[in-house]
Parts: sequence; C-alpha cells; structure tokens
Amino acid sequence: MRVTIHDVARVAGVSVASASRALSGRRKVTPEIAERVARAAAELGYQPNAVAKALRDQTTGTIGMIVPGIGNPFFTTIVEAVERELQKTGTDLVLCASQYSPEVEARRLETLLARRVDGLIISPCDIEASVPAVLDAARRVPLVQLDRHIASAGADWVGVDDEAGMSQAVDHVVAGGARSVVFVGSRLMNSSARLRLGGFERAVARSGVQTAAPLLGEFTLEWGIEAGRRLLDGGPLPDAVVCGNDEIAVGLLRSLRTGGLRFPADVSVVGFDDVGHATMCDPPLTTVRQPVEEMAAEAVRLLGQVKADDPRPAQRVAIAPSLVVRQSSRPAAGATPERPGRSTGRETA
Amino acid sequence: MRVTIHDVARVAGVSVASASRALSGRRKVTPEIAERVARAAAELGYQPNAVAKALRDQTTGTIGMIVPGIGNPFFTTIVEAVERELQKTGTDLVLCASQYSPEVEARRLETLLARRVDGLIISPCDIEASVPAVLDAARRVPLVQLDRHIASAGADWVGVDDEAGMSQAVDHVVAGGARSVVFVGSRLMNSSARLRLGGFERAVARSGVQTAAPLLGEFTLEWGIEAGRRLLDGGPLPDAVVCGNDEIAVGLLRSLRTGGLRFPADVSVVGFDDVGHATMCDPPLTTVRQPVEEMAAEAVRLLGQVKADDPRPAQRVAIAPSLVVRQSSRPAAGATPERPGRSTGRETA
DNA sequence: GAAACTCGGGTAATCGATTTCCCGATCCTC
DNA sequence: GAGGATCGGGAAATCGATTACCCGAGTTTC
Repeated sequence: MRVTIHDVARVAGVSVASASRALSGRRKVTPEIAERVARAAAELGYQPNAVAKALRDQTTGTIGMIVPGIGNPFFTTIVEAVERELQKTGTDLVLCASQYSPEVEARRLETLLARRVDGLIISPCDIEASVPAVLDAARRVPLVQLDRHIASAGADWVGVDDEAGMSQAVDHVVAGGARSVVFVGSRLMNSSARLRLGGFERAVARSGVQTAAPLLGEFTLEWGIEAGRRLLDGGPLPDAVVCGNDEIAVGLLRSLRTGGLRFPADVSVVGFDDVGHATMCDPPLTTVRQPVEEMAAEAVRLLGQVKADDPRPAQRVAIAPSLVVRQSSRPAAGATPERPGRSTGRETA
Repeated sequence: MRVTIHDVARVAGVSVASASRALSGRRKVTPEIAERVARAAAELGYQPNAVAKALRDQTTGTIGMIVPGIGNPFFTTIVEAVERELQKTGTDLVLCASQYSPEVEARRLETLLARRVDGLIISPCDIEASVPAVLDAARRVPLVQLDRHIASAGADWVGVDDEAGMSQAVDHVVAGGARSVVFVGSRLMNSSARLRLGGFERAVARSGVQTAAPLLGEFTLEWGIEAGRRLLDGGPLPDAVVCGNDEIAVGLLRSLRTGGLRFPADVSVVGFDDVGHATMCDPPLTTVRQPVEEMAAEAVRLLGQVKADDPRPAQRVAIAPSLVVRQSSRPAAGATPERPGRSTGRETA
C-alpha cells in the first residue's frame, strides 16, 4: 500500500490537517510541526496522490491534445511546441493520436473528457466528420483548435493564414518567371487541404498564369513521389509546382530528379510548413514557414481564457506565415532572398 | 457543474447504488430500474468521472510512456506500436518526452507516478544518469524498459539484439567484397549507441577487415551529413559504412552523393532501424530492421506480468533483428537479397 | 480587567463512483 | 407451512487530499 498523508500525520504525531498545511504551506504551522512533518514525509517517501487531489480540487492540471498522427513531422513539431508552452504554467500534456480516423478521434475525446482534462487542444482530422464530437467537447470543456479546424463555427481556432501563404508561394514562382503552375496537395477532407487549394487557385487567377487540374492525394512523402511520376508521365511539365506541405514537396523533388530534372532550372518546387527536413533535402526547399512556436503559444494563451460553453463569440486567430526562399525555386530576377517577416492577423468570426 | 451519478439516481428515482449497478451491470437490477436509469443517464448526458473511479478502484487504467523525443521517427513508430497494443486491453497511454535530458526524464517520472499510472514503459535517455530515477520508479510501479536501457540491472527490458544486428550488417558488407568498414554512430551516452558500436567492433575483429576510428555524434540526419563530409575530407574512403541508425545513414548518403560518390559502386552504406524513410531515400537503404511491433507487444505483455518491486529476477528480452537488403549496399556475388526472418532470443539476467 | 481578536490545531465534510453490509420480500424445499 | 436460500434495493464506508468550521490559548485594546 502506498504511503498517504495519514501515514505522514501519524508518524509526525499531528493531525492530517496539520500535515497537509505543513506540506502545502497554504496556512501557517509552527516551525516545530513543519519540521516534524517534513521529516516524516521524507522518511516515508511520501508522494501526494494526484488522483485524490484532482477529485477534491475539481481540476487535474492536465491538458489533452489530439492530433491526427505523430508520424507527420509537422504534428510532432507542434506537439513539442505546445508541450514547452504548457510546461511554463506547470500543466501536463496528455497526447493522443486520432490516426486520421474520426471514430478514433471521438473515442479519444470521450476518454480525455472522462479523465477530466482542464482543456483540449485539437487538430480535427476531418473537416466534416469531426464536427459533432468537437462541438460536443467544446460545450463541456475549454477547447481550442490548432492548425486544422472543423467546418462549423462554435470553437476557437489558431492556425496559419493559408490563403496568405499560398499567395506568397504563387507570387514567388511567378516573379521567378513561371508561366504555368500546378498544385499538388491532399484530398479535401481537412481544412488545411481545402484552404491551401483555395488560396492557390485564387492566387493563380489573380496573377493570370496557367494552371492544370490539381493533383490531390495525401500529405505524405509517398504521395509526393507518386505525384512526381504522374507529372513526368502526363504531358508537358509546368514551370513550377506548389505543394500542400513539405512531405509532398520532398517526395516530388525526389521523383522529378530521378526523372532527370534539375532544380530550379527545369522546374521550381515550393513546399509548406518548413518543419523537419526542408533544410536537409537536396536541393534545400523553398517553403512557406508556419510560425509553430507562436501558434502554440497563442493556442495555450487562448485556452486559458476560454470557458466551456462560453457565449463569447468564437475567436479565429490566423497567424501570417512567411516564405523562406531556398534553392528549389527560381528567385525573381535580381531579387534577394526574403527574410522571415512576422505579423499577426486577427479576426472574430 | 458536471452531472454525477447522484443526479442520475435522483432523476431515475432510485438510490445511487442502484444507479451504479444498473450502469455497470456488475449486479443485477430489475429491468424497470435498468430502464429508468439508462433513460436518466442518456437524458442528462451522464459521463462517469474517471478521476473518482480511479481513486476508488486504486487503478487508473493508464500506462505512462517516456521516450527521449518524438522528433525521432524510430520513437514515434514504437510509440504508435505500443499505443495499438495497449488499445487491445483498453488501457490509455500517457506519453511524455524527456527531451534527451535526465533531469526532465526524472521530473516526468515523478508526475506520472503521482498520477498513479498502472505501469511504465520507458526508453531511458542516458545509460548512467537515468539509473536512479528508473530504479526508484521500478520499485514503485511495474516498469519495462523498451529499446534503450540503463546500465544497472533491476528492471526488465525489451529490445533488439544489437550485437546480432551489427553482426549481420558487417557480414553483409564483407560478403559484398568490402575490405575496410567504418562505423558512424552516436556518442556513447545510451545503451543503443554502446551496444551497436561494441557489436560492430567485435564483428569487424572476427571477420578480419580493416576499420578506422568510429565517427560518433548524434542519432540525427544532421550528424549523418556532417559525418559524410568528414569522410570525404579525410583521406581514403572505406569500402563500406555501417551506421548507428537510419537517420545517420540517410544523411550520410546525401553528403556522400553530393561529393560525387555512387552507391553501391563506390561505397556501401547500411543503416539500422528500418523505420521512416529507409525505403524512400535514394538509393533505398539496406538496413537492420527492428521488429517494432513484436517489441511493443512483448513490452506490454511483460508489463502485465511485472509487479512493482518484484523479487523475481529481471527479464531481458532481446528480439533478433533481420537485415533488409536494398540498393545502398553491394550484395554478395550471386547472392539473392535476404528476406526478413524472425527469431526471438530470451535470457534471464 | 474584560471584550475582542489573532493564531494555529483538530474534526469532519467534501469531491464521485463503487461496494460492503444489511434488510425486507419472494421463492424453494421438505 | 415453516425455515432457509435467493434476490435486489438502500445506507453508508471507502479511496486520499484539502479545507470549512470550531475551539482553546494567548494577545491586544480601551
């Protein structure tokens, strides 16, 4: 049997109330009692039971986080950032992976709620199918969506301004001389996929360059490789390819290079995220950087403000990304590589 | 205020005992009461408080897992495997990252113990510095080390047979005609680093080929790239390079290729782990596959048997890895690529 | 010098779910 | 038909930490 505060009190020869007060310091005790309790606790190796404390205090000191999968470097990066941020406030993170399945996601939400986490940070895997579970959870506990979000309003969100990011990517390749641009992304089952394709299409329409039907698969290296093969097999190549994330872009670089193409001479490739291996691939990848640290900090900050089922209007915080120009794309003639700039857009939906 | 079983009982017009029994089904109630309770629970949206249940039952239905970092694809793979395995038994996983720091690791252990996890799976970040915290935790709760382990005995371990893996890797490149082999690995702060270097050295000594001083850095892509540069800069190249993990190997391939080398014509490269991008890199990587699913299953199985502070001798389960031959290494003349074989070594330490 | 106040210790309620114990009612069994 | 067994409901204890409340002793104040 584990040692409880009763044991400490007994050994110290005081009441449990005094033992508790001596240990927590939340009310004064005489130096002598403090001393006896401290000695007894040390001697017995007493460690407070966080379960009992959570029940009594009605708070667990715990935040739940659900991401689609931890195999994707973008999500591991953002998880690490959130963990660092929470550490500052002394709250623990309970991490779950939904495995890209709305059913698993709903189950994870249930168990996190049953375990009475003090708040939830979630990147919903499906823009439609995740709606009921996310809204239900938001009604019961403070909840902030991070990165991905559901179609419905009613829950706060922090993420990147996909529209602005795509705009920068397209403008960059157009400035580099591209007359035709193709988008390679993910099927439109999540908000990132939709917003990035939408942003791409609007940017392309605005700048008047040619484009073909987008290639939509998954946010994976494998899909990038496959998409590269399809581009090689199907007719004339575009001058530039803008990708939905870096995984796809790295895969694409690989299969296009295997096909004999050189970057950026034959084709420019731009990614999205700037996490993981974007700097390490060959050639280093021009990409739209998500300000992950800021997003994590903002999500945690917002979570502290949110009350469950708050009538306050849902906040949507879109942080501006920045284009990082490396060697996979042709820069504008005479242009100097851009430096990461920062600005924050904020709106209320 | 959240709805409790008292609310359900009140609405159903029965005692809390009956409500509890109706909901859990652990003792019979009349169909009428079962019906009334079920209706009341559904109507109120009752969800049992897992914190209260944990306090009463003295079990949380939770396993804690600590890995050095989730940025490393090997650890994310093994975490996913453990999560899948635990799901079968209905237990939840609480994941923590020690960030490769023994201090953070010790803190994480403390909070997991305070939260009364039912067991711990840990990959200790440092073979020496992690000893006290791990032994202390093992005294208080069932604990199994997975992959990495501490220098001291006294806690169970499940992992791969590094010695056998290195042996296969060295024998393979020697059979392919290599007369000189170099090891590129990690500094010797964890058990994997030590055992793999040790296995490499013994295998090299046995087969009588030449070797130079090993290059030791970190288990990262960056270090692989850097090590490749050092090989290019420093004197004659070896016929083969055996790496401590796949990250290093992929980085090495990249910088050696940038240096104009071709694989496996100029040099053979072998990795270790076979997770993540080993199949996706160029050329696909010959590597020693860790049977991650089996390791996870074995760890969970063992955890179920372990009692805290059990006088039973600590088990050490070393699962045999298998060499997966791809295109980064020269196969033995006339040899057909090996197929993943499986066998399990088991010993008691 | 007495009333009021402060200080600090102990008792017991509290958080929510489960389960032991008890008790009345019904059902067998001989 | 009486005694025992079975069934199922309710009251209350339990898990462990915290804290509201009470109370006695000592201190202050007019």
